[in-house]
Amino acid sequence: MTEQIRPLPAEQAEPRETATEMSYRLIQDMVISFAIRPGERVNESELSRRLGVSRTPLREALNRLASENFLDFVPAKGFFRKEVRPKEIYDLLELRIALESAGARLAVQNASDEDIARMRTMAYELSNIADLAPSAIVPKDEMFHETLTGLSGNGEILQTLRGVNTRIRPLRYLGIQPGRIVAANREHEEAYEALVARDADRLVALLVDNIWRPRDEIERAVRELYGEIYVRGRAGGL
Amino acid sequence: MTEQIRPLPAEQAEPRETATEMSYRLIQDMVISFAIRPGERVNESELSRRLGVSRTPLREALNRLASENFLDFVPAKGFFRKEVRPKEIYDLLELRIALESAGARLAVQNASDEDIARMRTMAYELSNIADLAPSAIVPKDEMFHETLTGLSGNGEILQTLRGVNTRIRPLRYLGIQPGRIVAANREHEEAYEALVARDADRLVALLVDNIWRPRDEIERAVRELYGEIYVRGRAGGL
DNA sequence: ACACCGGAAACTGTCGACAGATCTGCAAAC
DNA sequence: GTTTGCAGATCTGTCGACAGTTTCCGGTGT
Repeated sequence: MTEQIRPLPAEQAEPRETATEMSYRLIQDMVISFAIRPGERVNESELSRRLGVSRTPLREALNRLASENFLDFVPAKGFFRKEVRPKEIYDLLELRIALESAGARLAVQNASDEDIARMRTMAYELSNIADLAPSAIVPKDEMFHETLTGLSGNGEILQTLRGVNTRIRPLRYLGIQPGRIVAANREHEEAYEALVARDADRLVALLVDNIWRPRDEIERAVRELYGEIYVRGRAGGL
Repeated sequence: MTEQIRPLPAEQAEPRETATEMSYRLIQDMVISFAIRPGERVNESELSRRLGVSRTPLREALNRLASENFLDFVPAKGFFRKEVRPKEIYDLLELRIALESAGARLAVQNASDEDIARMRTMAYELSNIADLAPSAIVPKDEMFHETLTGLSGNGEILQTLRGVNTRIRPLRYLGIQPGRIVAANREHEEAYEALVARDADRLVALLVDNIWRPRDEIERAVRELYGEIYVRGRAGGL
């Protein structure tokens, strides 16, 4: 290729990542990886020092994360990582079912045969990774579900699902049990076949099973996380 | 009223509204009321002057609104009110159906008879307001749907629905046609009856009808809003 | 031992300022 | 007449600072 004089297509001129965006990304990672623990207060001064930015962009990132329900915000007190309550996890799983079910029915109705064919690789790839670490499986599993939901053509459902998946991601890492992975992955194959056959009811049934099954594992994980403390019966509230 | 010495019950010490929260509320109102028009850029300096706050809390509010999809954010360019695309409205209506359907089924399963009885007034109140202005009807209609969804006991579904409703609220004001209101309100009565009878399938069917019907009205409203311009066939994108 | 109180320390909420990027409009060149 | 280039004006991104709260801690009184 010859020398380019013009700076670049100009449109996509490598928009240098802003301090707010970097903070957003890093803090979200800290939440997902439990580097900030449930209930913990976020010390703005200390965190801004660690990230090498001032408090202004840091707080902009914190506000975004709060409105996306990763953090709680209490005026004059600050930002806190949300507690992990079993009730909230259940609610998120139910929401995920609602989103993926609706998405799947729309996908059966709207997706082209070419779009569907493109998922084949992904579906079968998920059959042969049962011995990989959760950190390798979870992203692929999420990708499968999100791609399927994306075939609905409905960007709002997809975006909402992405938010839900990000919020339950830390629990998924804790909740995965080797024994269950094989079954879950078989279901991905079956789901793909149901999609090819445009069998919406069967597709939805498979997705519901696939999403609901980890429920017990997740409850166990939450209990371990809190050292049995949460059993005090609180299920309501924030 | 006599002089109060004690500041207040202390617990609920009237947490004075913060500049960020006030900005958030006012800007959201400006979006809903079209005081900021689709595609329009938000001038931070001017807006901060008008709201009487500095740019710091203003930008925190803008970041929240951006992550809730009321605004688009382009680095180094600023915040813009989102364009109103028919495709996005359709997607939001489909999402609303997914959320309310799931919520309704859970409500049939979880709600106590007392909870349901408490909705009676609301359902029948909606039968006798067909001649009121949209500004009076829309909140009551939203309240009915959100209360019903709340009976599911699932806070995540409810919160997501609230966000969706807020985003389509400006369109609902534009999209209401007197003729349709009567039918919609009869459906509220019928929905209530279906809930009492714990007939999930019928309840969901009624809700779907109720949500989908305004579709054409909304398309008309969007076309008027854009003066026929949007017909150029763009349906994808942002 | 324990509850209460007061001052110091730490932290949040907000501001004004500045640097760099972007936009605007005019003038020169073709 | 249209395009190009440039300089001034405008706007965003980020910073450090300050005021008002909240939290912490030790002392005091019972």
